[in-house]
Amino acid sequence: MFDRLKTSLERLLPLTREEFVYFVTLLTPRKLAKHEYFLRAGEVCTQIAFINQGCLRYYYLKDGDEFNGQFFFEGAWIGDYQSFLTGQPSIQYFDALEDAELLVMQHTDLQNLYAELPKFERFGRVLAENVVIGSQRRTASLLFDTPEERYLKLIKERPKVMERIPLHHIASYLGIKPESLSRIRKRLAENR
Amino acid sequence: MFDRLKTSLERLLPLTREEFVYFVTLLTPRKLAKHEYFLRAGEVCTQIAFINQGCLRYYYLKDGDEFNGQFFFEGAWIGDYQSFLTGQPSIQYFDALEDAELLVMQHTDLQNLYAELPKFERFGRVLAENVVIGSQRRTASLLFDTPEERYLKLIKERPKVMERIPLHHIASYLGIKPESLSRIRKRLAENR
DNA sequence: TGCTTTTCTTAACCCAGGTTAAGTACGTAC
DNA sequence: GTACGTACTTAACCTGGGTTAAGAAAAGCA
Repeated sequence: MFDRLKTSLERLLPLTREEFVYFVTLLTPRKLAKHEYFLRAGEVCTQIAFINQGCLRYYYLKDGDEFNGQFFFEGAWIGDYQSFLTGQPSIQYFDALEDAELLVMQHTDLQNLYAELPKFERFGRVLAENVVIGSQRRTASLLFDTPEERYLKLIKERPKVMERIPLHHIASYLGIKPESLSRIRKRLAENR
Repeated sequence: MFDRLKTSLERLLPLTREEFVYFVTLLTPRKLAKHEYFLRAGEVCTQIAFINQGCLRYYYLKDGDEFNGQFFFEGAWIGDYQSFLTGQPSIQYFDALEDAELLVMQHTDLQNLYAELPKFERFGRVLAENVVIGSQRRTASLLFDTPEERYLKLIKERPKVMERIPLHHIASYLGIKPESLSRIRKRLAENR
């Protein structure tokens, strides 16, 4: 149940057995069926979750269209930073793209953890830092790569996404419509 | 010299006089003339800096074209997170758009600070968290706003950018060419 | 002051992605 | 097995940003 979490945590900071156990007592397991929501826009994000199994995404809704922000797999932490940190309503939807098992931590418990064991501030810092790196890479790619280049990078750098995520979701992640992704795929197939 | 820094730090965490003084001893003032570089792509980012006066940007270079990632003004901290944290060479250029005064902190000094005064882990965490929020907002906007919408939001939300940054840099920040920004501005002027 | 450089705009043409609409393939529930 | 929904593709037409080239306006600077 907690093997994956342990491996993941230990990469961030060394923990004694007691500290890990304490951390685990703050977590609540939760199952999500495919298409079920972890968070909806308009709600305040009061919890973060470790993905023990399955796959989730977050997306934005604008004029009735979904825009995929990111895909998450086993070992990732999810939550809307903006909302979680500021207490403002989220503008993101998190839902499961496959049946999923989560380990959920409440905002208040995390704040208490920071207060009681300041060592875990490092956990929070490193987590945030990793999100920064990912988010900046994504921004850069949206800024100066063409959709075709983004598609090729995705194939190369995140094969798991290509294997487990439907193409129309990938199109949305790339910032284009499914029809355009089909066009790009055709173009690439012909020019090989 | 350190007034702005003090105000800025105190918003993150309460400090004793001694702690603040200690923090300040880790900082080195540095002046940058307009167009001078704080960091170039290919270098490892071994320092972060507080902007005491002036304005900087970071940009990416692709096929000879500059793509503005972000603009920074007084009170902001700058540095390439990706490079600073991983020790990998940066792919960003930081340069001054106006003459600037910085307060520079070395990577090793920051790490020592974390070790000696764990309380400052919070400083690092909150800083990273704020960067996450900014970066995710930018990603979202690039993903689902049109260039025209991004331009209108910029006028509304960051008037300082409009006042102090040349339009061709703003175009690059919006993900379009200067000619297209001119077109958008004309369109908006006519349709009012 | 006059000269150069930078900044900004305009216009004509091109093209990748959006839109609309239709069709195919596959899975699954009944 | 059939019917339905989901996923994916194709094609015709449209549109907004890119490209190229030129010129106007403002800012530096000698």
